[in-house]
Amino acid sequence: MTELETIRHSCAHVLANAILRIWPEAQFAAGPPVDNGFYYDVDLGHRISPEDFEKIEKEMAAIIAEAQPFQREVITRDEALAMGERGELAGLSPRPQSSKFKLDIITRIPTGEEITLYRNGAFTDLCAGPHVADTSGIGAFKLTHVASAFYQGDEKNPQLQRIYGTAFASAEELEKHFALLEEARKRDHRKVGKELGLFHIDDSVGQGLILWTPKGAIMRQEMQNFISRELAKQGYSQVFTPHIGRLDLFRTSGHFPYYAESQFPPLIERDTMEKLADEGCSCADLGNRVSAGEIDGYLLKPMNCPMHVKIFASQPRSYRDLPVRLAEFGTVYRWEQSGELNGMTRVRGFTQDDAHLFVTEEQMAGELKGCLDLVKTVLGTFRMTDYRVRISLRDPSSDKYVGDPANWDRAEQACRDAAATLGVPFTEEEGEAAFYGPKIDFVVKDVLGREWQLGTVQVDFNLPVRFGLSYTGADGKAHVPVMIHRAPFGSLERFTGVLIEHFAGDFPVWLAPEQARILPVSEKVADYARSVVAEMTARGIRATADLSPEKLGAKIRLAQVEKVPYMIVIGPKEEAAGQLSIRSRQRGDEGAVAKDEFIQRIESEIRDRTLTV
RNA sequence: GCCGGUAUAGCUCAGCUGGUAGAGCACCUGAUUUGUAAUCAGGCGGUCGUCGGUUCGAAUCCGACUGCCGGCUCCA
Repeated sequence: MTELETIRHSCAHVLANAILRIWPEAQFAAGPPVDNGFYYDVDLGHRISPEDFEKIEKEMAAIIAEAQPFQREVITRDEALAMGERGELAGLSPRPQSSKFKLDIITRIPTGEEITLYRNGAFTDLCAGPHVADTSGIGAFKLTHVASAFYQGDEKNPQLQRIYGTAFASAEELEKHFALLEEARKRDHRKVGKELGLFHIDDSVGQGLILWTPKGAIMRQEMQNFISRELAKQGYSQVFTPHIGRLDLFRTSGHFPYYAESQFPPLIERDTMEKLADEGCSCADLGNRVSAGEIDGYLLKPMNCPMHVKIFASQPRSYRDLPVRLAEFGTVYRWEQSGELNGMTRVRGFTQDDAHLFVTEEQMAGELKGCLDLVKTVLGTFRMTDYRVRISLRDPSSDKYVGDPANWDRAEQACRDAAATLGVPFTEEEGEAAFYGPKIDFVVKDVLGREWQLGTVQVDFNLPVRFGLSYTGADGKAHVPVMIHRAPFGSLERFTGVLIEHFAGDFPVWLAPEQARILPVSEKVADYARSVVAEMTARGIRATADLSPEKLGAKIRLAQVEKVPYMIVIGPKEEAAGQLSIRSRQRGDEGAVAKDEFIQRIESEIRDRTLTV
């Protein structure tokens, strides 16, 4: 535990202590430190609400002021159980009710492991520690919110109230933390996306379904163009496939019905439905017969892979054709739980910048590296440099994985080797691989400190076998190709959401929906303004003119708020000299330059995808 | 899906203990012709999320539903 985590965990004890002073019957489960603070799970008849925080914090402050020393005590399992029965664990004294969660926790401690208590003042808790020397070691704290959580994280267990708080060594650090949270709130993609008119979610269209408005659509198109160009450089072929496919296709791939609960329900043909209705087939019956494969229908595709597999299989392949790299901006639909939906980052319909590579085993290592390079290039272009790489490997002791163990070893080693060439830290996590192969994920940190899994590269031994794919080798025999799935953005929706927060809506010129706005100081130069817009538009620059009767100050303010990267002030002086007065949104007034000089400059910034500082 | 919170004009929000709605911005109109972050005046705009209940009377109290927010669970 780090020093900060020790402070926070100690603060969790103080929280429990304070709650007991107010509600002596409270039962506590676990109170660990977490990323931005700590929590303690409590079972209590009274519903704790933020209005109670002041009262609780007052008790906590009193406990901290008392500088109660934390005392560690090793006890036997029997002693621990006896104390739990008397309700003394996470209590201030013996109580009529036993410490039920603590008793359960004791049963989970492996035999032979030391059982320890920590006491401060009247409060005793079953705890492995460590803690600060005394409660005054908690410099500054604040309760933040209350939520509910299942005991042990299991849906079948009772729900507890989870009280969240945070603590720091000093008040200054606490303030800094809240200032950062405030900044994060300002950048929230749901707020900024609405303000800038980038996307819209409409209840009558459906939860988790994104409507890309004209401005957002420009950004998406720019991102697609960017990726398309990178794909062309790396020898990919782009394809288009439909949004639905026959159930049998997804039965073969294994997606249906294995993942049925996270898919939109199947579409059954009208004739079939009518026939079944005549037979008096019930809904439950229908569901069963669809699952059993007796009835065919169509499925909104939850993945693009089977479609790409069919393109690969549509003609005979020789080893000379490999690798075959098929790319598509493919829209997929998944039934995410309603409580999981969140703006653009967690949705029910999304477009992956997907591709599938069909390669020989010898090509796998090189192709994996190529995929990682692509992801790295993409993230670098957006200066998203705060990321880590996670390699998910199989659990060698489990038999749930498909494919030859020797192939797995090779694939896992290829993942490691490829990741090592990136020059960023990577972790290996055993047992996290998909059943069909190992994968490499890029986990990017956003301004809130939340981690987002964006880019992903996965090796797949399974689908080629399920679909009976083959190519003719140099030996004239049929061989099974290896598939690589990869998506540098993950999904355009999620990536856009993260980008909005990353740039706080202040996008680089190449991505900005409106790149330049001409601000005439009066109507006298309206014609000049129109001609500048026409010239820039003709050269592929997204420019508009603000011809409203507002004063210049108001026009500038509006353009600043709407995050237009360049404001171009023109008046009689500029018109006479054929100049433009440039105001950068980020750098302010830059003075007058020749019209063509500015146009060339903005053109090169767009072409080079320059990131404004 | 579960727990809690929440829903008032296009947006941000006010409306105390029940007496049929208000501000700023946006929008429209007019005046102003403006030089680097808000010109002035007037106007339009809401069956207070939906349905039901309590009441002489509901934005306000109660219930259900829906959306959203914070978590939990989940993310092939």
